[in-house]
Amino acid sequence: MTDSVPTAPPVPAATINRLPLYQRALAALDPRGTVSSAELAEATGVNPAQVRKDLSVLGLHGTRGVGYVAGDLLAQLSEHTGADEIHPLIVAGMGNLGLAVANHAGRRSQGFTVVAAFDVDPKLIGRTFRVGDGTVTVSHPNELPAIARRTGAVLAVVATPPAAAQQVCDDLIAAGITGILNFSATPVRVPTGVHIRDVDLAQELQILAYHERRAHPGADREEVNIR
Amino acid sequence: MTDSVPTAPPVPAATINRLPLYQRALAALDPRGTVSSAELAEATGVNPAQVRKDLSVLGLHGTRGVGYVAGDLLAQLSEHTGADEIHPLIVAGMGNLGLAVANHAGRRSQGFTVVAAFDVDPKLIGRTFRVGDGTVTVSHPNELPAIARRTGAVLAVVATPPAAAQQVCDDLIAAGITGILNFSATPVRVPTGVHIRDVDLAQELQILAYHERRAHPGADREEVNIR
DNA sequence: TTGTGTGAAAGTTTTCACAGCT
DNA sequence: AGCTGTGAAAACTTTCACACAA
Repeated sequence: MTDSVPTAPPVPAATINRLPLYQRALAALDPRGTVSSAELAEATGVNPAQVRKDLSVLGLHGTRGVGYVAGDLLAQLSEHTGADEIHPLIVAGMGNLGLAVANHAGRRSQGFTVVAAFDVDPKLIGRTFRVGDGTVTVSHPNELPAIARRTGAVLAVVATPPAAAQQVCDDLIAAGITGILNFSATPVRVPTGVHIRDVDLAQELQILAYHERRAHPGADREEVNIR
Repeated sequence: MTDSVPTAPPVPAATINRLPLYQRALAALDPRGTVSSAELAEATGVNPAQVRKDLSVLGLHGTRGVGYVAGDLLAQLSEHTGADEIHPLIVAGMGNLGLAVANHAGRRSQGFTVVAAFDVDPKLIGRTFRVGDGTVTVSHPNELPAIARRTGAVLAVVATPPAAAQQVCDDLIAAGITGILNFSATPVRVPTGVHIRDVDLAQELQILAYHERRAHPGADREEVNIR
């Protein structure tokens, strides 16, 4: 299924996930100056050797004894990740969360612009929101195919209630979307070739809560009775 | 630094991160019925062997040839993760995103309740919002120490602008917070003993965008000139 | 027969440590 | 002297495969 192109990507998934971190750190630096892997590590919370390995895997090299040229490195990274372009983004579900995400991530400075928003709520359809550095008007989902085609968007944010998420994702995929950021608190099945990332706010908190319970076992009145 | 208690936790981090997944899947089932690891796997997108190993590591066992009793398993899992209690939650930064997160995750059914919200914006201070299944009134940050002490909260959500994030986290930690869910688009340094999880919406999108670029190299008008 | 429990293999990711440019 | 580039080791995670209990 993954053999459509001759060279399979040898870039480790873990590396890919860190690239945006490096980009942000680099963006805060003087493009003309140099950065060492140690400095990048400090700014991102990553191990210095990891930084060097990540960049090295992408074919991005620094100068021994000196470091990397911040501006050059950022440009090369951006080209790799696609951060050198503005990606059109569709938002499905314009409740509180959908709006916040649209507003937060849908800025050109981040590399994204919200080109369409959908919701089934009649009170929302037709309303125009300021999101990021532009505006969107909420459309009915039955306009999705036409709008998706017209805008050429391949990325979408799903912020619907859990019950609707699978259907919404299916519709998005049918309309040509191939990358979905899923905020509905439910895992969704997608066909091969479509990328999905689940972000579940409650889950993140639950993970934190777990650690707190470990760290402060007696904090609650329940007696800890590990035998 | 981690040797405060005799037995260091032998539960792999990867396992911990999956526990909320299992909990959600189990909650949707008849508590009296049985589930097989295969069914749990199907519902969560995890490999069946992984499911068994995860549960086994926690000392949670099923019956061979039958499976696990859904209700029992959920109860035991919940006790482990702390999902059997309602955790008080503080929200710092009540913009769009802070409000959405508060509203989304701050429900008792999820195991959390928002006990306080802070913002520096004078227009927000004093306002009362419906969040989750309750309400909060936004306070000025200088009330943080008192409120934190009174509520006993140890978990906080940070949804401030990046520039304020480090200071806000420092203040939260000084007030006794030991677990932070950080939505500000910047990494924050915390002392040992404090857990932090970074959720960066733009970063998630950028990771998706990376994959799209790999999958559909010619989609943009820019000529791909990999030498 | 069905589905758990788990050693052992395979794969992935992180970290170390040091040779080699500048 | 300083910092990259990278093999090799260590740590962690996933997956396999099969004995074994119900």
